[in-house]
Amino acid sequence: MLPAHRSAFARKLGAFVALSDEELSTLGRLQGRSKSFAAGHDMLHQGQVDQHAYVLESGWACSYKLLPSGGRQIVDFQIPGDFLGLRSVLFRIADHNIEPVTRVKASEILVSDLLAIFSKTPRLATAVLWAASRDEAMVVEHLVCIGRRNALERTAHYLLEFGARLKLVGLGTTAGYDCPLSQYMLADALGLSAVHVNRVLRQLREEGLLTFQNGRVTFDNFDGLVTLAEFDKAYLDHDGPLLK
Amino acid sequence: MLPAHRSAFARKLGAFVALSDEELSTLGRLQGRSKSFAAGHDMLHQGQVDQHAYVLESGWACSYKLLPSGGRQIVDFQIPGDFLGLRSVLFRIADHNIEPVTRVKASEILVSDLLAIFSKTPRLATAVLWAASRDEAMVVEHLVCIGRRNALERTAHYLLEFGARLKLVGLGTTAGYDCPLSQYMLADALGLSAVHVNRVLRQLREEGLLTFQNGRVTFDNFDGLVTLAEFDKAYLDHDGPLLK
DNA sequence: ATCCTTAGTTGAGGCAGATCAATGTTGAAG
DNA sequence: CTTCAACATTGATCTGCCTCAACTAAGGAT
Repeated sequence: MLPAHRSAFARKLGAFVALSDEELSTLGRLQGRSKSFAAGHDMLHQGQVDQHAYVLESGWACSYKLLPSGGRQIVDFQIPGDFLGLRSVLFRIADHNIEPVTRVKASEILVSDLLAIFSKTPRLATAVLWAASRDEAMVVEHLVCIGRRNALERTAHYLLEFGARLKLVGLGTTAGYDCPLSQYMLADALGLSAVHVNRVLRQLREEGLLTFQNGRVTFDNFDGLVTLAEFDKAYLDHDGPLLK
Repeated sequence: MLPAHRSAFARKLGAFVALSDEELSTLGRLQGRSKSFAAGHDMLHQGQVDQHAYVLESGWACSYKLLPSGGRQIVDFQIPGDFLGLRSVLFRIADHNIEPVTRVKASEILVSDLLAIFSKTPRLATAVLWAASRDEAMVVEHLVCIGRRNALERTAHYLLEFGARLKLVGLGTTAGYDCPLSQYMLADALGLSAVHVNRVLRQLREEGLLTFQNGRVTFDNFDGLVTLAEFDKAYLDHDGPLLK
C-alpha cells in the first residue's frame, strides 16, 4: 500500500505510472498555494477566460452546463486527486461551470509549470496526459450510460464508478463509501428527474444491491451490481501501473 | 480566406491560433504517411494497445462504444482535420472503436513527434491542446444534448454542429453540406431509435427548418434551427483566432 | 418553541419515444 | 432483368420516465 501522507493526486498518478521520489517531489512543486471554497458557490463560470486550473485536495465538486431553457446537466463529479478546470485552461475559455458539492480545498496549478513538465520530465508528462485522458474517458462513459442504459443500470453504473475512483485514492472500499450527493444532484448527472432517482434507489435497496442513505453508499451485493450495470472498470485504473 | 491547398487540419488549427509559414511546415512534417480505409471496417477496436493516432484527411469516421448487451453509442463523428484515436494513444489502450463511415484517408501521427512539438514550438502545442480540448468539449456538449434536450432539439443541435464544423474546414456553408450518415447512425449517436429519428427528420422538414435527404443536409431556416436547438457555436470556433 | 427551507418519499396520470410490424425505394450483385 | 440487402417510411401499441401534487423528516434561524 502507498504511504498515507502521499497526496490523492500523487496516489492516483502512481497507480498508472510508477513514480520515483524525485518525480514525486517535482509533482509536489507543481501544486501551488492551496485555496478553500464554500459548498454551493461556483468556483468557475461559463465564459470566464484565463482562469487557473486546480488539483482537488479534499471534498467533492461537480462540473455542469446550464441550458438557456433552464435545465442543467452535470458532466462529472470531481473527487480528491482530480483536476479542476484543466480543459478550460487549455481551451482558454471556460465552457462549463464548477460548483463545490462540499467545502473544498484545491491547490492551484500554473499552466506554464505544466507545460514545462512536458519537456523536462516525460514520465510525469505521460502521467498527466493519462489523467486528462481518463477524465475524458469518464465523460465518454457517462455519454454511453445516458444514451444506452436505463435508469436502474445507469444509477448502478455511476455509483460503482465512484466506488472504484474513491478506492484508488484511499477514500472507499468494496464495502462502500461516504457520498455527499443529494438525490437532486444525482438526477442532474444521470439525466433523470429527482423523483425517479428516488424510486430507482429504493428499487436497488429492495433488491439487495446497494443502500444509498445518510450520505453513505453501501454495496450490499457488489457482484450483482457489476452484472446489472455491465460495469467494467478498465477505463478507470488498468489494474495497476502500465509503465514500470 | 485561407488558401485552398492548406490541409483541413492546418485550416482548423489556423482558425484558433494564427500560424506562421514555418509553423505550418512543422505541422506538415508531423503528418506521416497516408493510409486509406474502407467504409464499415473498424480501424480501431476496444482493448487494442499501442496504436497509431491519425489526422483525418478525407471522408467521415465515427468513434463508438458497444455494450455487452448489444447496444451501441456513437460518441462522436470525425470529419477532415480531426484527430483519430488521439486519446487511445495517450491512454495507451483503446477504450472505444473507430469505424470509417465512408472511405477514409488518414495520415499517421507519431506520439514522439507530437511530444517533441511541446518543447520546441509552444504555439503549435497550444494549437494541438486546443484541438484536443475542443474534441472533449464536443463530447461534453453531446452529453448535455442527450441528457437534457428532447429528440427534436437534439437532432437539430447535432446537425447544426456538423454545419459549423464543416464550414470551418471549407466543406459546408450556411446553406448546407453533404452528409453521408444513415438514419441508423444518427440514431446511435443521438440515443434514439432509427424509427424516431425518421419521424423527427420529417417534422424538421415539414416545419421548414431543414431537409435531410439524399446524403445532403439543407438548412431551410437557419435562425429558426439555432433558436430551437439553443445552439451556441462558441465551443467550436471562438469566432476567430484567440492568439494572434 | 415555532417557522421555514431543503431533502426525501409516495401516488396518480400523461406523454415522448421505444418496439413491433409492414411496405416502399434504391442500388449493387448475379 | 431479377434478386437481394440496406435504408427509408409509416402505423399501431406499449412503457419508462416525467410532471404534478401532497406529505414527512430534519435542521437552522429567530
